[in-house]
Amino acid sequence: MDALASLPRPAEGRGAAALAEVLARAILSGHWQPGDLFPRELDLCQHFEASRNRVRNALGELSAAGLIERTAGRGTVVRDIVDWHLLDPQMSGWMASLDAPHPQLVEAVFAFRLAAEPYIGELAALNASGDDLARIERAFDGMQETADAASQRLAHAEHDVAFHDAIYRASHNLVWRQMGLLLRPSIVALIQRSQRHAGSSTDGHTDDAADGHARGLGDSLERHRQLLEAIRLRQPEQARRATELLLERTARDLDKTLPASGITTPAPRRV
Amino acid sequence: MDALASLPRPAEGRGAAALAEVLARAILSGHWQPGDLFPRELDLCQHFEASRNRVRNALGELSAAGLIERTAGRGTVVRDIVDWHLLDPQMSGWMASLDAPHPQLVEAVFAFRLAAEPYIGELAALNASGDDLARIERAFDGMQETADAASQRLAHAEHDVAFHDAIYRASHNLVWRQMGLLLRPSIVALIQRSQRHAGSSTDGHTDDAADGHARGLGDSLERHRQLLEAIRLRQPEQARRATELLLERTARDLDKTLPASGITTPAPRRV
DNA sequence: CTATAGTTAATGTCAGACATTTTGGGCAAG
DNA sequence: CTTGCCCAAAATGTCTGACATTAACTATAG
Repeated sequence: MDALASLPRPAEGRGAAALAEVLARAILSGHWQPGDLFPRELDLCQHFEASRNRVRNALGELSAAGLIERTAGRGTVVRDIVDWHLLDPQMSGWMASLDAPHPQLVEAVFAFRLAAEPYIGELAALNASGDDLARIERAFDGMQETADAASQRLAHAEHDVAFHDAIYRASHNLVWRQMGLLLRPSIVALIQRSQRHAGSSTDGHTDDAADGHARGLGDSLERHRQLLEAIRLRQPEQARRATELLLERTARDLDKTLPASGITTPAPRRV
Repeated sequence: MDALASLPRPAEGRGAAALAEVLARAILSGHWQPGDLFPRELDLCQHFEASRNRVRNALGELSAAGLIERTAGRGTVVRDIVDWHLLDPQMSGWMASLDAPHPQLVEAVFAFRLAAEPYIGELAALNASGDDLARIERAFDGMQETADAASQRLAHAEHDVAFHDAIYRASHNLVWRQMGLLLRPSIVALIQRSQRHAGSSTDGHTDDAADGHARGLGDSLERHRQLLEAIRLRQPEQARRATELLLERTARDLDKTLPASGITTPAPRRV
């Protein structure tokens, strides 16, 4: 079968980046199996009406992200999901714009957050500077302003991502900081799930999913506030606890069951 | 000043990858300050006797790694260290081949290992498959065989990296697994430090650095063995403890002071 | 002094040819 | 029938030269 035929042209932009995004989304959607041969350069040129140079640049981006492997003479093959560079920021961007990210991926990312974020919250409480705090507060204010209208859910998700990313940054560790982008796909998945729930019941009565969502959102906001407050007051213990409660709330929204206990971090040090 | 003049040509290989490595190492060595203008494409073509196409491909790799930022009309600027994609596998390769990696980087990576690896050890003890165990054992055997001769230190380091990477893989979590490559620069830095120590005293007496290194290496090997054993026997608690002891040993070799306590992980769950 | 059009210099793209690597088939010697 | 070699096909990698696009600077009219 010609797997190429069903691929859309880049919606906007005539650059290599736009082309790369289309191809990346196709791979991330499972359009090819790992090990499958990817279309040849010339076929891509023909289908997308692009020069070989642009196609090659796009393929170069995919290769840098670990999505494909190219070898002269043999061709281009799609790599297995375990070889993808999940922590490449570009991957986060591609995944966030996806309708249905790999469940395996959402699972892995959330497991990571569950283990790491309480500790990162502690680090943030110990190390957050004034700039960090300002960034976190700005994101929180944005979440508050976009909490009411259902039409602003995407904007709300962006502020949510910014909130957590700011906390990663506040850890003041180069490695942990890099992982802040990881949660964008996770949070976007959450939003889309709640949107689907809300869309499935439109009667607007008291106990429907939409109201449940609204109530859950208020609760979530309150838990964010407590985490922010703990970081401001330099209380690592409470920041850890607040993060755990926040993740518990998120887990419920994702219909996940929590493990018996999370990670505890007695005494990280200030850097 | 012409910062280009002092850059060497690629030692081997005439491809874009070789060129990218030379440029990446220069940036990682602090050859430019963040915000500095990077040489123009045509200058690079002239200096390296390369076509513009190859130069552009090399610059594309650097851009994908977050080392530089390119904008049409303005030029290419070197990005700040906090924007580098430390978790890009290609970065690990470049950093590992470096004489003196950024101290700030080694610091951050080790702080991360200190916090995360005990937990990862637990995960590995819970989830390691037969293949995982075989991989870990193979790496351990390699470490044993190369433990005696000083000439095999590089090989020993490779097996050391493989050992820890295998444990990351055994966590069976897509995210944690990705971070296995992070420790390559860290371990290489350790090796080079011990090599420097050994080189500074050549009398060969009882208490000199070389003997200290040999004794330390035997001790390190034993701690690796205990971690391997804990993983094999599916004992998460002991795996965590063994990892902590191993990191303590590593910290001593890096002349670092340990924080009062590491991270503890009561009950991660099996995936 | 300001707004605007032109100039310059850098990166981005296009087009075609050639180089290199891998794979497979044909064919002859054993 | 198997083995070894050579050659051709197919794919990616590279070279070259031209043009397109973008961003900063400059001069100039108002």
